[in-house]
Amino acid sequence: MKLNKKQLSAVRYLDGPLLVLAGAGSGKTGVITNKIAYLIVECGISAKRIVALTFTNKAAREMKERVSNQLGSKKARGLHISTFHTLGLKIIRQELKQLSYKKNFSIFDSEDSRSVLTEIMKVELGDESGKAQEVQWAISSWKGQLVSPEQALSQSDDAQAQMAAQLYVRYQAVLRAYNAVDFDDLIYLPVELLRSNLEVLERWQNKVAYLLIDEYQDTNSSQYELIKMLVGPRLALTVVGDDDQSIYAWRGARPENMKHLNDDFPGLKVIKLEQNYRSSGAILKAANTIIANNEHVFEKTLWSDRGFGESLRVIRVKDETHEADTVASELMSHRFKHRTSYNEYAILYRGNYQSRAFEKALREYNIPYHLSGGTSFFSYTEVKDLMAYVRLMVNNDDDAAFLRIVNTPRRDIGASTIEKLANYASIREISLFAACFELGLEQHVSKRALSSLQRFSQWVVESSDRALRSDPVDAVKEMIRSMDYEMWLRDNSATEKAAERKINNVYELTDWMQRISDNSEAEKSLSDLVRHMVLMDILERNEEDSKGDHVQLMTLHAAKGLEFPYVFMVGMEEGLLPHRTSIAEGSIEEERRLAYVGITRAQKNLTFTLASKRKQQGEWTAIEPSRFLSELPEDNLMWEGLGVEVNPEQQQEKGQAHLANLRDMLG
DNA sequence: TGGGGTGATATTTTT
DNA sequence: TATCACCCCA
Repeated sequence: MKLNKKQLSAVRYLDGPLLVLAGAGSGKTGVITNKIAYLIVECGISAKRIVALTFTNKAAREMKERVSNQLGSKKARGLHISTFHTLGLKIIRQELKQLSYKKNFSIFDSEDSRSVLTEIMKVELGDESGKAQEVQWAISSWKGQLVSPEQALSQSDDAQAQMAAQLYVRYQAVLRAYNAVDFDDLIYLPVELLRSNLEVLERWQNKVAYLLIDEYQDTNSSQYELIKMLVGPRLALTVVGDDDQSIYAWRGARPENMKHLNDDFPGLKVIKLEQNYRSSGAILKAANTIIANNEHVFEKTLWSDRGFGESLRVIRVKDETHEADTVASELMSHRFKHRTSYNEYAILYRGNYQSRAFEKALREYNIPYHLSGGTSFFSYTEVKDLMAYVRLMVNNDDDAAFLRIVNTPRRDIGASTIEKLANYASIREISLFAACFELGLEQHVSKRALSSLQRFSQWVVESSDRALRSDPVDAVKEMIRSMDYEMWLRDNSATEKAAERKINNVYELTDWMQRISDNSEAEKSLSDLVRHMVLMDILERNEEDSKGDHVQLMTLHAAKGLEFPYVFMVGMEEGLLPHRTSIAEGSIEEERRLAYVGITRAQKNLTFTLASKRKQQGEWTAIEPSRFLSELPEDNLMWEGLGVEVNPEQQQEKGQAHLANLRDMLG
C-alpha cells in the first residue's frame, strides 16, 4: 500500500502521543499496520513489546493478517494484536495471585450473567426477574465507568438505583464464589489492579513499548483508563479514530475521550486524514453536508480526487412491502444493466426487524442474500448447554453451569431437589457441586434424589479428571459420548431436521476446539481453551459470507467499517432514522452520525427509500421524511416514486410496466 | 396459581 | 426472528 503524505507522517511520528483523526475511507487501518511495521523494521522495537488493540475479533484478525503479509510472519511473531478483552484476560491470567482468583476461573457471557442475576433477584426480591436485564445493564455501565459495588451503593440516591446497587454487591460476591468473571471484569479487574499495585503497573508498562488503538471513538471510561495505565510516562501511543463515526454511546462508548486526550496528554499531536479513497464526489458531498450539522471538537472535511459520479436518489414508496419490492426490482435491473454481481450491493436499515420484508422480497425475486447479525453460534441452546458442561468440567464451583445442565438431559433431578440442594449449599457456603458430596445432605433430600445427585456429580468428577489427564478435546468428546447427548438431542427435537442441525452444531463445536487446540502452542489446558472460546466467535462464518455472491443485508451499526459499491439506505423516516426514542432523548447527533456512517459506506451510488405509511402498533400511520434528507444538498438529490397522494391503480400499472420492462431485458 | 401456548411488537451489539 | 405480555386450561 502506498501512503500519502499525511498517512506517512502519521506512521513516522514518534515524538509523543498521536491522535490520527481518520475520516471514513481514508485508509486508517493501513496507517496502523504500516506503523507497526515501521516500529519493528525501522525503529528496531521488538514485536513482543508492541500492543495493538481493537474492539472486535474480526478487526484484530484482519490487522494481524495485514501485518504478517507486510512483514512476513516471522518478523510479526510475538506481536500482541487483540481486543481489549483478550488483553484484559491475559493480564488477569498472569496476575491471578494478586486478584485472588483460582486458575481455572470461568468467564461468563452476558446470558450467564443474566441468569445469575435472575437467581439473585429471585432470592432477594421474590420475583422481579423481569427486570434482570435492566439491572444487568446498570451493573455493566457501572463497571464500564469503574464504579465499584461499594461506590455504587453510596452514589445511588433513588430507591431503584439503590436496589440495583445492592444487587451489584450480591452479584459480584456470587461471581467470586463461583470463581468467575464477566466480560466487564476483563477490563475492570486489570484496571483496578494496575491502579492499586505499583509493582504490577511498572511490570506491564515495561512490557508495552508502543501502544496502538483502533476505532478509538468507541472506548468507554474503563478502557480509556486501561490505555492510560499501560502507556504510562513513556507516552508511546497512537490512537486512530473518527468522532463522526461514534455510534455506540448507548453502550457506554465515550466519544469525548477524544477530547480528554487533549487534556490528559498535553503534547498530543493531531494528524487528520481527509483524503477519501472510497466514495464518489457526490456521496462525499452528501456526507460532509450532513455531518456539518453536528458540533465538532476537531473539524475535518473529506475530499477525493475521484469524479463526482452519479446523483443520489430518493425513492418514495407506499409502505414496507412496496419498499422491499422496489429495492429488489431496482437492484435486479441495475445488476442487469451494469453486469455487476450481487455482493456489490448492500441494503442498510436501522433496526433488525426491518430485514423481514426485504428477505421476503429478495426470495421472491430469487436474489441470493446474506443477513448479518442473526443468531450467533453461541446462542443456540445445544451449544450453550455444551459450553456449560465444559465449564463445569473445568471449574466445578461454577454453579451457573451446574444449574443449567444438571437436569439436561433428564436425570430425575427436579426443581424441588435443586432448591433443597441450593439451600444446603448456601448455608454451608459451598458450591452446589461440593454440596452433593456432603454427608449432611441426606437429611435434606430424598434417597432417590440423593443418589441421582451423587451419580451426576461423580460423573462430573470423572470427566474433570479425564480433562486433566488426557487430551482436553478428547475428554470433551468422551463426555458427550458418555451422556448419550446425541440420542437425547434426537429424542428432544421437534423435527428430524432440527435434530440434525443441533448435532451438527455439537460437532462444529468440538471440531473448533480441536482446531484451536492444534493451532496454539501456549493454550493447552481445557481451562484456557474454554475461556478462549467464550471470547471468540466462529471464524468460518464471516469468511464464508464474504466469499459468496450475496446481497448484504445489515443494520447501519453492523455496516461500520465495511464498504459496498451500491448501497440502499432504507426507511429514511422520522421515527426510524432518527429513531423516535432518540428524538425523545434529544440525541439527534448520534443518529446523524449513524446516517453519516451509512452514507460513507457507498462507493459508487447511493439510494434512499422512504415509505409514506408504516404499521405502528397495529395502526397504519402516516410518516414524515427523515430530517436528514432535508439536510442533504438539494441539487444533488433525485426524488422519484410516489408523490404526496397514493393512487393504487396507477401504482399497479407502473409496477406492471416495470415488470414488463424487466422481462424484456432478460430476453 | 402457574405454566405453556399464542399473538403482537420491535433500536442499535461486542466481548 | 426473539421476546414479552396475556390468556386459558389444568
